[in-house]
Amino acid sequence: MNLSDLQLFIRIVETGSLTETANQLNITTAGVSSALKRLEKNLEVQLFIRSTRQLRITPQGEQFLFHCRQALNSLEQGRLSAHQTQGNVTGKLRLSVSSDLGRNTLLPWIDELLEEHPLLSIDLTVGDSVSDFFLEQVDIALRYGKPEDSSMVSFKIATVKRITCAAPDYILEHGEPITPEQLTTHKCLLYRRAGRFFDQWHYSNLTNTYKIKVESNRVSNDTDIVKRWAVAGKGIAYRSYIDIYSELKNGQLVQLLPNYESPTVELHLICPSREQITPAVIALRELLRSKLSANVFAP
Amino acid sequence: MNLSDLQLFIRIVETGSLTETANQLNITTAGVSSALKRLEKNLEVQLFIRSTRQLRITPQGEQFLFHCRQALNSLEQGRLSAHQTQGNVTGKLRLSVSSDLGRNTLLPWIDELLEEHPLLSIDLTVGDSVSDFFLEQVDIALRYGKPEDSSMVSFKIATVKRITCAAPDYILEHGEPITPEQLTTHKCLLYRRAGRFFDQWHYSNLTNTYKIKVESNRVSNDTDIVKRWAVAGKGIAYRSYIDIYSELKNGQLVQLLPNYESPTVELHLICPSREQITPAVIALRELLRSKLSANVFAP
DNA sequence: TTCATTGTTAACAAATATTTAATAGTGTTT
DNA sequence: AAACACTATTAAATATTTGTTAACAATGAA
Repeated sequence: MNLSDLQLFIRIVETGSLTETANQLNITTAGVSSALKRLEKNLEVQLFIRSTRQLRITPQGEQFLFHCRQALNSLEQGRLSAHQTQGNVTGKLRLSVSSDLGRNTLLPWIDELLEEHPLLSIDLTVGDSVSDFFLEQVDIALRYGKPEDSSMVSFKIATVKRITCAAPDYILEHGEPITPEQLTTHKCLLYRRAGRFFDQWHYSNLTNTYKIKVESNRVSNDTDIVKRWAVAGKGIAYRSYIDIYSELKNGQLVQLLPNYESPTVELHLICPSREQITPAVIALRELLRSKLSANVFAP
Repeated sequence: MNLSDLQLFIRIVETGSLTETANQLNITTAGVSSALKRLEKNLEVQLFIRSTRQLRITPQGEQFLFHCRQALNSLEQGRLSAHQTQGNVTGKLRLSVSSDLGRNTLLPWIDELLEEHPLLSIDLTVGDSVSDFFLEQVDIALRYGKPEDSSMVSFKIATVKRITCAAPDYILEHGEPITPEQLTTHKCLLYRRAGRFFDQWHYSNLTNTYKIKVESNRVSNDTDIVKRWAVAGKGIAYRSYIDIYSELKNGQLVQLLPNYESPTVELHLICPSREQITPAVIALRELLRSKLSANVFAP
């Protein structure tokens, strides 16, 4: 099947005449006739009832017309959006990220992005509340987990592990838990979002899976605060690897239960709609992907 | 641009390799390569970043991919629905029509339809309430006016005039109104739908337009009953031409105010969704159109 | 009936796509 | 580090598709 035949078909419907269509497209009537025949043969459907003096569309043709127009529309949209994507990275990018990711990991990367694209400006909303995304005027959000709302477009950036960790001082004072069950006797640092406490910590090794409900005397809805508590030796935290990467590296935090795996989470870049995927969004996505696929954050 | 190139593009994305794509489609790698180049040149967009050993899609390509898939989908849908439309007219057609149209004009036409298509059966819901359409299990409805709900698919069947009419006996007894204003002193027969009284009758001639609020001692929500009252000489009715065509012809009713035009109404065949446009629906639509374009009902 | 116009058909010319075969590049392996 | 194996590209040759020309058939209007 041929695209130009489809455009021709639509023209024929619009003009209601093969000759007129031929004139408009600067081809011969014979060409139009054979192209139409070709299309009909391919579809195995008669699109028009023709006499030598008039042309009228069949119900089948009418039916096809609708989808045909739709298809050509999509294609035009595709052409435009592909073009737009390769356009210049300019304007203001309003980005929402969780507090920890935003304040620490992301900041240097954003510097890089702005250096590379001098015409781009950033408006960064830092916060863990999901509602930010709807309430604040934001173009994209970087969040753990897929969006529940299927109307949104999301790009998977990376798959990251969760790490159980604490400050060396804390371990010296309270001892190191060797099995997940021992966590219940420790002070754990909890994150809360939308009123929900994340106090179920999951583990598995070759033989078993564990779902531990931990106890806590410190809870916050700010991931950065949870990390600061951990660094200050206030208890044990259960965070994604990206968030505590540098602290693990410089020794402020150490990993606990290294023989147990915790479920991974996916980091997603979420866009309210396909129209808002601007060149700037793509640039950010590519930057994040390159940074996070550099294997630094996937131990 | 070429459709097969689009399918090829999608294949390349899926396989992630030109060679593998070539194998699957039984063409040479060189062919795939040049086809891809052709597409990229046409779009003026680079779809893949290629090295001699690997292939990865560009953000632009990714962007285009979405719309490309969508377009090919539409086209496949078009092919299917065109095919389906030319299929056999079978099954049960559940049709809802206004009471008058259903009881009189439509009945012989439906006989014709069933005769022509022996495998078709009809389930006819007669009633003037719009809610029938939603409450009853109905495939299509024949109604005056366009549907407000834009999610529905509607086919315009005909444009019909409204006629003011009465029985000859009534005119003998009460006199014939010569101007629209004189209607206010007559007994008018009203139609009511969804609690709304249709007591505003509209007229125009070369110089003026008139909007007359008529008085009535007989109101019904059934259009057929309104017509029966008119035939029985109980008052003046304001109906669409189709509804009273036969009574005008055989003299049971006569047209009043022939020098004044009343606004036309469009008769629509309404379908809840595009999926329900079956061959039977198309057959009915074509029948109605042929019957109503026979100029019998557009004086 | 005649006439002008419209769509069709067949042979042909032009444009386009595909293959063949040779070439160059890159990630992997030894 | 060098050879290898596989991948994509390119150019010329070939095959296919598409459009043109020209003669023809059909139909609605005068």
